Amino acid sequence: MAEREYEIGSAEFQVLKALWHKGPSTVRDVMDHLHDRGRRLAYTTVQTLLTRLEQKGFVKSDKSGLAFIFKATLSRDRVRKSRVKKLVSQLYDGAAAPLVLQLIRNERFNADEIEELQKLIEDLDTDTKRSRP
Amino acid sequence: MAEREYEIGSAEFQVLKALWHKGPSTVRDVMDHLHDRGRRLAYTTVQTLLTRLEQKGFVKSDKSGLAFIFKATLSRDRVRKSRVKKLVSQLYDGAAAPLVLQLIRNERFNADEIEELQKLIEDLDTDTKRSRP
DNA sequence: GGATTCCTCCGACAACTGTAGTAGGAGACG
DNA sequence: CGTCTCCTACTACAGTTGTCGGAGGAATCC
Repeated sequence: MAEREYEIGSAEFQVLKALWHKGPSTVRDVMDHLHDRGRRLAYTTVQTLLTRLEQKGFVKSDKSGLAFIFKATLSRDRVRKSRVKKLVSQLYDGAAAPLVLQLIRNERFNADEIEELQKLIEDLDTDTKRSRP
Repeated sequence: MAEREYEIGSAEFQVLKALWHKGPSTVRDVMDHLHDRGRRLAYTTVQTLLTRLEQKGFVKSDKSGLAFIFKATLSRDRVRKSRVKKLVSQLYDGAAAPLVLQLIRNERFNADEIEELQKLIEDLDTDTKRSRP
């Protein structure tokens, strides 16, 4: 009943990201992918990580062919949202604005991104004004 | 010589935040602060956490009076920056813009914040235009 | 059909984390 | 002075995480 408390270790997380990248994969697929990114892990290590992720409910496995196929049940988007929320609550006292400001000050954006941002901000502004005429 | 690889456990992190809040503090100060926020830990637990943070170099202690005074050597700002950077690189392929967009879409801002944002965005825009006339 | 190659299952183990108890010293207090 | 209180030092211990090796079954290859 209680909301699943999720904790993903950093090695486990890399495996999860591999699944996001490659889609449903075997242990070997994941291992190869990690090797390609310079992450050298033993086959059984990857297997263990996948198994643990499955125990935690973040991955499902399914044996149709020779080897198990693992698939993420937790989407990148969900993780993004929850990580951002956690970050904001832990380091910004729950207020997103300072984080946004920090990002805008410290990061570089290209013209398209800026335009997109402007549009969004304008909408925000309009909404605000409309709700207190 | 190598850059310190920092990993702070979640209980340790709460202790560090207590130090940010209260400034240099004794074990007891930190414990009381945590108790106030509903985090009930034994005195010695807090002590252990502070000691570990010190071993990792995130905290300095100094015995002038009766009890040790602990002080964070790692600022909230540094942690903010490094966490944000990690978040962006791990979940947004290194591109900050999608994160900013997500934040603007999903979070609420008040009028002042919006104004502040607008100013910043306008400046960004001007700079971009100026650099490609 | 035996050797080779993969895969899964288990077990292992060290480091790190969360959490706390005990021992013993030093001040404070009646 | 004896007792209470608070502090530090040390030890402990279970759970989690990173990492992997070996045993044994199935598929493949010559």
